[in-house]
Amino acid sequence: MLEARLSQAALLKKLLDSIKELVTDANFECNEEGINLQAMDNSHVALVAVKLDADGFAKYRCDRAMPLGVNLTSLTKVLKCAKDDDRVTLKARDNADVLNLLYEAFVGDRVAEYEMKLMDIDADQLGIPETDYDVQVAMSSTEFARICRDLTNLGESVKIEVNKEGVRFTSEGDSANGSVLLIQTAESEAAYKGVLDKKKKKEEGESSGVKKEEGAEDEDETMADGEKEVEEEDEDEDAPKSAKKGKGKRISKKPADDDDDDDVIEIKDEEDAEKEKEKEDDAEHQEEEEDDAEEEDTSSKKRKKKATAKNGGPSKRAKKDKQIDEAPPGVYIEMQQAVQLTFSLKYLVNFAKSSALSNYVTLSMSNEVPLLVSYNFGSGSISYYLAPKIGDE
Amino acid sequence: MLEARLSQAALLKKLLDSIKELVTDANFECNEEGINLQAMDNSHVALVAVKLDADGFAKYRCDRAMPLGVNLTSLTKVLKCAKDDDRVTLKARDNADVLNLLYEAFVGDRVAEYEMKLMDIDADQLGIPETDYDVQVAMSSTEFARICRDLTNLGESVKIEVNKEGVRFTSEGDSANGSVLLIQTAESEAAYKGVLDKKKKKEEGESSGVKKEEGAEDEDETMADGEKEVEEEDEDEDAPKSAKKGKGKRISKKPADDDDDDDVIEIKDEEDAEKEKEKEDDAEHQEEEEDDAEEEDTSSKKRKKKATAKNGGPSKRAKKDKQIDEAPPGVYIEMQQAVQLTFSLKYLVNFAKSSALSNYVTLSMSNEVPLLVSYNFGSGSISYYLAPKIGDE
DNA sequence: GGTGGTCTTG
DNA sequence: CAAGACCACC
Repeated sequence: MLEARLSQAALLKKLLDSIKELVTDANFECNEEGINLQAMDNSHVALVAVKLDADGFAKYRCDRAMPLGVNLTSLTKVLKCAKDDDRVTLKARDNADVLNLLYEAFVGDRVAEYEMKLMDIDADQLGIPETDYDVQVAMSSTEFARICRDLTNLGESVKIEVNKEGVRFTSEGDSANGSVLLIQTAESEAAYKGVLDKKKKKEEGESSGVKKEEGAEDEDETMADGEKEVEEEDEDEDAPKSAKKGKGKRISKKPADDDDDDDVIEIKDEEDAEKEKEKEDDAEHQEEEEDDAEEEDTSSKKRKKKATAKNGGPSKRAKKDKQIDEAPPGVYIEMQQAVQLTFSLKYLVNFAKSSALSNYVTLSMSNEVPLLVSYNFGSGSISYYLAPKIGDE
Repeated sequence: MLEARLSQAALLKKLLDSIKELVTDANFECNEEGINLQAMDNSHVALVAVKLDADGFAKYRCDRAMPLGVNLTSLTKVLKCAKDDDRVTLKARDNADVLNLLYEAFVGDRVAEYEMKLMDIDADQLGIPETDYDVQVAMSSTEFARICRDLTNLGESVKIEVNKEGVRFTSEGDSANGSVLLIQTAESEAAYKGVLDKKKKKEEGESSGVKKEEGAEDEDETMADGEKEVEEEDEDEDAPKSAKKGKGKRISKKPADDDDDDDVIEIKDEEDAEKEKEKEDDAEHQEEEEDDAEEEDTSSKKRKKKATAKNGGPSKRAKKDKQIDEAPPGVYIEMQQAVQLTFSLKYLVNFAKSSALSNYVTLSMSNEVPLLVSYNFGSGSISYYLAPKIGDE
């Protein structure tokens, strides 16, 4: 039998809000380590994987592995009946055809019980490849959501390009094209570094069958190669072109209107692009210094605010050690090799609903391989996989 | 003529928001005691009764009783033109076919005048049974709304069971069943006790001074037997039993099924209807005069007096008069006998819109008898009646 | 919680 | 065809 208690219904509610439009039926695979859900989306294009660690529950007991076939629409309805801060207990007998949900109000004079029918669902437990991705990007989840939403207004798909400087999201539509560039800065690096490390460790821990705590706890070490470089840049004098300049830089362009060669979209050769970028950045620097003098740091000017990066004082530095409570702008990138892939925005927008679950998101990519979009909340994670578009589809 | 001024348009706005979906046309029956509205809902299943006490108005004058036939959709539109804190004055001449509304801004630099067409509406002043219910439940109005909304996601109807421990709301649906239990606690009891007491007293006061019962149609027989018993439990010595009794009629669930001539809806002959109305009015006057004679005060004051009369203890007194500002969880129950009834959730959800008007709601039930859902705001009340479902319908 | 968009209904 | 009700986004 299963008995699992969450101290806050909000988590489950958010989870279901995240996936209910993508998947209508799925098995909750319960075992002693926790609850997992894995399903293709309704159109069999994307894959969703949810993981809830046993130790993320206030109480967890699952005597033996059991799949609970759940209609997510129904479950969503039932969860709507819980208040965010209700304590929720899930109960199912072995081989049960119902799932019982018990909601206890934070103040104890209200108890609600629900009983939801279960169903048999063909367990298409697709194995998910433990890929080593060429790039991993950590960034603000709301920023990612915003970008996807913005670009979805223009076109159907987005091209994601990752190189050492940052990540560029580009969409081309009939009436307009758009491109958003997120730059890796000392600030964003500091903020997100631990995230990728932790995530990596966690994954390792899991894949090796170990309990995840161990991996999760030692965040301090694991340094990928790229990481060290960046780290040095952090306070270096030698003015490394890239990471330093744009603290929280977010550049939007309309490539279509830009015929200059600094339009990276048009550039096929990565190296050239790199160089061009440098030039560009230098120029910006000068401009920015001027700007700083006159401009305050309002949101509308955020894009231009790069220059403030230079003044990145100790206060910003402090962010490094801090938990990611509010996710800073910018990105953190770990990469072996530059990557450029194109995805359907429709799905990404859908994935991005999970930003309610975490302040940051990680995008993992290798060329020709499905994108992994992953949100980690303390006690579990939700991952989405989406195959890239090939050619002009 | 009528001239009635409310210091806050918000009240009227909320009132109309509450009922406009249920009823599209209704008579505002104005007389010197205030304004009453009573109507079956559009599908003739539920009954709505609104009462605005004369002394709830900043200024109130109504020379003689007059019904104002109002299209609630129009009135809602007109009221949308008022700001919440505008002072609103309603004006109508005798036999007028328009209602004038004057909005004066809280700060005196804005005056708006509206004139709305009135219409003739067959006055189906159905008598409402002055039932003494087997149970009365007081609870947070938002909690009630929440429960109804929640359960409506699961099924069409809700079973309400009341016993001494608390109230249970249960709904069964195709994919899930749900049940919410609210417990009576010391806290909730303390908070709501005064509410029910006050309400009870108020109802008595009303029934002794109001009209609409004279037509007392042959439905007196529907008075529940339990009524008298209950009455005695009332600690009040001077309880005007005579007034209480026989005034009530029961709601006819489907007027179409009622062949009695008292159902004005069915009357085709306008003149006859007219005459009946007159007779009614006369009767009303007489009754009222009598009442006034014995209880030399305005009806609303009567109520207050009585309410205060009942409770000796000053501590109780304090509680009683205390407004319930934020309604605590839990319920307060007064009961003679356990009750279990089933209702259509659709209507309850609709009723629950009135939670904007009061922080608490009272549910009054007897087996086999229409539920009364009642919201009391300081200067009046809104009551809904809904017949229970019988059997498996 | 408010608003806009979509779908259903009269 | 229009209005209201419902659902998703902000």
